[in-house]
Amino acid sequence: MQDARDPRTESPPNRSKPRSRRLPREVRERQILDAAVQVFARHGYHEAAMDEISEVAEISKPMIYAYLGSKEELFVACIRREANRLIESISGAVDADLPPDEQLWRGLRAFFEYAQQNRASWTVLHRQASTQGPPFAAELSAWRRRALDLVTTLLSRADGTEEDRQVRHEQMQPFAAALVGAGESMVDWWIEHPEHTADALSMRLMNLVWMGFGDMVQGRRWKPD
Amino acid sequence: MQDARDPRTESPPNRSKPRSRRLPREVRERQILDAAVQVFARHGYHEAAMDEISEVAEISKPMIYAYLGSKEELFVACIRREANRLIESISGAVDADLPPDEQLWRGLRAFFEYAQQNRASWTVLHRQASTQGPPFAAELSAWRRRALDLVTTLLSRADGTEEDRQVRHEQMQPFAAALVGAGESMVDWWIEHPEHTADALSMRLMNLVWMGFGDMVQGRRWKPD
DNA sequence: TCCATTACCTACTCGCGAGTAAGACTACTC
DNA sequence: GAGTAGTCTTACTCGCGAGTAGGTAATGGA
Repeated sequence: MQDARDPRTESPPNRSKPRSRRLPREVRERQILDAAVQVFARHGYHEAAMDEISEVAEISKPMIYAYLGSKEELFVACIRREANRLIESISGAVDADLPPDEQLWRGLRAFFEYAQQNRASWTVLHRQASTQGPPFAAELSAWRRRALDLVTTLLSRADGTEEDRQVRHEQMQPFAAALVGAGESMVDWWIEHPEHTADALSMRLMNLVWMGFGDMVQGRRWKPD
Repeated sequence: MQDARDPRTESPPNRSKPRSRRLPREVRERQILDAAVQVFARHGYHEAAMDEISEVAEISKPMIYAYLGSKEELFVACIRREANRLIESISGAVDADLPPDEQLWRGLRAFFEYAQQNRASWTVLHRQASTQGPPFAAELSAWRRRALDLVTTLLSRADGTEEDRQVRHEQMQPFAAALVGAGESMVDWWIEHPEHTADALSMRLMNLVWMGFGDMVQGRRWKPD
């Protein structure tokens, strides 16, 4: 079944693809990861087709397998890279010498700004990653733990005394979880109300949480009945 | 290719399946939906195989298609049913004549209790449903809007005057989103720390949110610098 | 200039799972 | 007990998408 693809007989046809050719591996890997994050964010893990990723990355499918391995490994690589970027953004914005409320304020602002400027990245971390099964659970709980730890540490710096910091660190966990979740939901809400700024959002969350938090630290409690 | 399933020659073999047979449609539909919620919660929409659902429901696959339609329609039916159950649980626990803090307290407790007692249902609503594309977006945003509205209304009852309720209702939205998200995240945290009770969780969230909320209503604000 | 290496591609295979065809069994009604 | 309406099953088809076989072309060193 001799086909017509013999270079001598039909070589010069589609000069239509000036696809940048022969780039070093590093660059290609970045392109692939960028594309994968976009596509995973749009469709979720299972709906995302490797063919689409290869199109967006402007490279052919086997290259993806050669460089990043299976679809699963590719997804894990995405999560890992984006989680690092986000956590670095936040912890880079927080200066441990500042007063605690200022720290929290800056952390929140960095978070909202990241979510705004890296929508796809945030979607993958928030919506897509947490949905999938065991293969990604490890990666996910690792990143979630890091995020929670960042916030918990931040919160437990909020009040003076030093010695029982470890205990307080424990007690802070549910509050940290609540704060993180509140931020995540506000981002969802933000997407439908983009007229607000990152500053305004952070301010609102500070007002809601920090004030109540301050009350608690001072021993004021709400009780039923 | 005469096979061996001629009733006259090989009829009485596997009496091993006392699968309840010939039940009314209503009952079957409930079984199917129950099974589907379980399986969707475990694997997510795309990983869930209709074959597995049919096994769990103890019925054959074509029946699912006959009664509930395509996989997509089945998923929508699950979301709709479970969303109704949850919202009814919450609004059933809230009595509009109670003081606002008591209302919020009861609503939160009802929410945490529902999440605890209907883990699969909650997982489908929280994790799986929000992940998928356009087909479910309508259903999802409808249920999310209802939930947000419930909370927003509850919050905007918190402060006295009547006339500007509509305006306040608007302004409350991001706070309601934050509160809902905080609750969702606390449930996630709860799953890994099941030694706590629904009461304790609700109390913590009340303390965090209600106190700060009270401060805000009274005009106290947090400001940077 | 020839060889080795690495980047890169087209065109496949192959399994899995959504959806269906075709009919069997049961329980009513008259 | 014959007809009919609704329940229920086995055993398929068929497309989609993950992963691959096998080859081409550019680069760099001898």
